[in-house]
This record gives sequence, C-alpha cells and structure tokens, in this order.
Amino acid sequence: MNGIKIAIFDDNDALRDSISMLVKDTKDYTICGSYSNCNNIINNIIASKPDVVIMDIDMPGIDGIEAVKLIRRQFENIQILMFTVFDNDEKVFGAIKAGANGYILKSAAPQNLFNAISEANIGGAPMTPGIARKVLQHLQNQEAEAAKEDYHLSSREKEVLSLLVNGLSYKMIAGKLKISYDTVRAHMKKIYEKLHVTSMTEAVAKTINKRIL
Amino acid sequence: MNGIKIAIFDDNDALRDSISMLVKDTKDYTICGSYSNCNNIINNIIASKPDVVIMDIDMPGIDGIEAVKLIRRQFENIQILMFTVFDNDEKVFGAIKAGANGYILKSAAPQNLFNAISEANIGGAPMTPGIARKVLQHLQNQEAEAAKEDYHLSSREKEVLSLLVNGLSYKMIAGKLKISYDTVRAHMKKIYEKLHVTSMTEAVAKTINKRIL
DNA sequence: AAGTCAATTACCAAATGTGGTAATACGCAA
DNA sequence: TTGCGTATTACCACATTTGGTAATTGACTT
Repeated sequence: MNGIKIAIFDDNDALRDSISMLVKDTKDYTICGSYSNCNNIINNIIASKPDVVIMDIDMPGIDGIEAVKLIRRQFENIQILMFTVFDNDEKVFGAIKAGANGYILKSAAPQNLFNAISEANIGGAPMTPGIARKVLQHLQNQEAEAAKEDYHLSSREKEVLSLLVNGLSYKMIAGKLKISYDTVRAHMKKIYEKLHVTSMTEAVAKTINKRIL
Repeated sequence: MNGIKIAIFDDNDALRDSISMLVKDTKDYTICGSYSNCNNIINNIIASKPDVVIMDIDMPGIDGIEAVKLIRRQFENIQILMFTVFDNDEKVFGAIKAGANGYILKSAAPQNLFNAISEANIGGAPMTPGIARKVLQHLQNQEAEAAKEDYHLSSREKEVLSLLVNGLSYKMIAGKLKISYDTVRAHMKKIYEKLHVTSMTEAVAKTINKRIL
C-alpha cells in the first residue's frame, strides 16, 4: 500500500468501482475506504485514515456538504475534494464554506480527478475552470457593490463618520478630534444630507452595508 | 498569425523575450504586444487587441494592479492573467478585486503559464495551487467569523434589533410592533446588556459587523 | 477680485435615547 | 407549586441628537 490514501464517498457504486480500478494500476494512489453514504462518516474516517477524501454531494441520508462540516469539526488536516455534477452557486459556495479544499465536476476527464487529488495533497485548491471563475467573480462582486456609488464625503466628514461607526457619540468625537461639539454637529448635518439619512443608526448602517469609507 | 493573441506587460525584458521565443514554436499562441510598462496601457491594448493579457505587478509608473483596473474599465472580455513573484494577500486579493482572471507565480514552470493562458481563454481562472488555497480560505474565513459567538437574543429582541438596524427609532419600532414605547426601551436595555454596548450606533455596528441576526 | 467650498463655531427649541427602578402576566420546568 | 425567563408597561431625571439659522476663516479657482 503506497501513495496518497484516498477515501471515496459516493452513492454511485459503479463510479466508486471504476475509480478503484484506475487506482489499482498506479503506485501514487491507494484506496483506503469506499462508502456509499456518509451516515457513519466519522467512524469511516477513523477506520480508513485517508489523506484525501473524495466527496459526492447528493447522497441518501447525510449529504456531502454536511459531511464536510462533520469531517472539518474533528480533522484539520484531511484534504476534502468535492466530486459532483452540481455547478450551481449554492452547492459550490456551500461546500467551500463548509471547508472543502477543492471542487471538481464529474464532467471532467478522469485524469483531472487524479491531478486534483495530487494537487490537494500538496496544499493546493484544485477546481474545474468554471468553478474557479465562479469563485473569483464572487470575490470581485463583493468589491463591485462597494465601489458603485460615491457620496462625495470630504475627508473630514469621513473622519467623523468613521468615529461614529466605531460607536462614539458627538461629544466623544469632538474630544477626539479636538473640535467643538457644534462643529461635529455641522459635519453630521452635511453627512446626513449626502447619505440621505436622518439619524445616527441609519448613517452607521448605510456606511457599513454600502462600504462607504 | 494564429491562435490566442497575447499581450505581455513586464519590465523584465529578458523574460518577455523568452516568452516570445517559446511562443514562436507554437501555433496555439501569438504575441500581439510586448511592453515594459503600463503608462500607455489603454492605447497599447487598442493597438494590439489581445485575447489574453499577461500582467506583472511591480513595474515603474503604473503598477500591474492599477493597470488591471484601467483595462477592466473599458474592456469586459479581455482575460487578464497576473504573472508575478508576489504571493502575499495584499497583492493577490488586490489583483483579483481589480478584475484579474487568474494568478500565476513566476516560480511555476513555463509550461504552466501556457496552460494557464489556454485555461483563461476558455473562461477558467487558473491559479497556482498555493494562490487557489489562499482564495478558498479567504471565503471560508468570512463564514468562520460569522458563526462564532451567540449572544442569546430572544426572538423578540432580534425582531426589535432588526428594526433598529433598518433605521427605525424607538417610537417607530413601537408603532411597527404595536407595543408601547417603554416596552421597546425594555427590550433595548436587554439587548445592550447582551451585546455589551451602550448606544444605538454601537448596537447597529456590532449587529452588522458580527452578523448577529 | 469675486466666488465657491470645506471647516469651524454658536444658539434655540424640540425630539429622542439612556439608566435606574418597579410591577404584572404568562408559560415552562424542577 | 415555586421559581425562572420572556414580554409587557410605567415613571423620573438626565444626556444626547436633530433641524434651523447664521457667521467667520482660509484655500483654491475663475
């Protein structure tokens, strides 16, 4: 028994078998466990001690994403590779947030799966091209929504607003900036105008949610 | 002139030349532009009309990340591949947020660069394994911080807090929930205790930032 | 030189929020 | 059944915020 130890969780018996077949011919990989469901996953992991887990998503009982959470709760160092037909945002980001290390679509060529296993094993995050793009765009969108509107706050106003968001009262802001209470008020009035709000809470919520500052 | 049209921006002349050399032997790629800086990037892009841009980060004048922003502002469909020695978070996420489609470290083998170009060209997001892992972990951390603390708010308190975060005053909340002003105050006092805050602004900021609710 | 804009200060009156204390009522668990 | 937690209401005194109006200064532009 040599190479990277792999445990497979997939309810498609034929698929598990064909991966096992492919592995038999290599020295780089070993199948240490093959399971059709995740209902006893913690014990399965303890018994098989894999380096890399190949995880389907749609399975009877505990689904693959829940299974990832369960594994991550106890095992920091196991690499988990999603291997599924799903490419929708919900599944992809659900799996990633649960702690998956890679995401390969079943439509990819078998060789890609093995490349991905090796890559995961050395600390990479293998993904099918389309999935990788989805992940990047998710990050980009977080910014995009931020940078859309400009409220034309002066730098002093931003300074005041920043302190407000950090929980300071007008009086405290005045102290911090060594200006009078009324000056703070004057700034706040301008800020309210520019943000189209009428209270501190609205200003704070809008500032955080719209990523002003 | 056939294949994927590539423009290179890198202040290392030798490196640009060696990539050009490698490309000469292939039919899949063509160098349509080679530039040592980004100071005239928009015109360079218009002149060379690339499918894929290979972009260094550290260059005299406009740096690679700024250049990505400039390109993205006008050209939606050009694939931009970062090709750099930097693997720190600031550069990586800066480039991604600016709109890069892939991120390859110069320490990778030359063949990887060409695979990445092809992958980017078909809509993928090629990344060096370590970079990909960084990106996934960034997404995972966003969740981790969210689900850590439970402030034990009752459902009624969550209801009140939710309205507060949406900018309503105590009086408005009372109206909305058809309870008295003093009841709202009682709830708020409890909420302040549980969140360890002493003002509306702190409560709102903490609720949004810590993803309470 | 006149005009615009940001930053600063001031005062008035009204609305709103904060902290403390106290009481009633309901459901649920020991 | 006693007790705990949640939801509800009430009042007092004080602090803070809000909207309106007005004025001064300095920097930058036309």
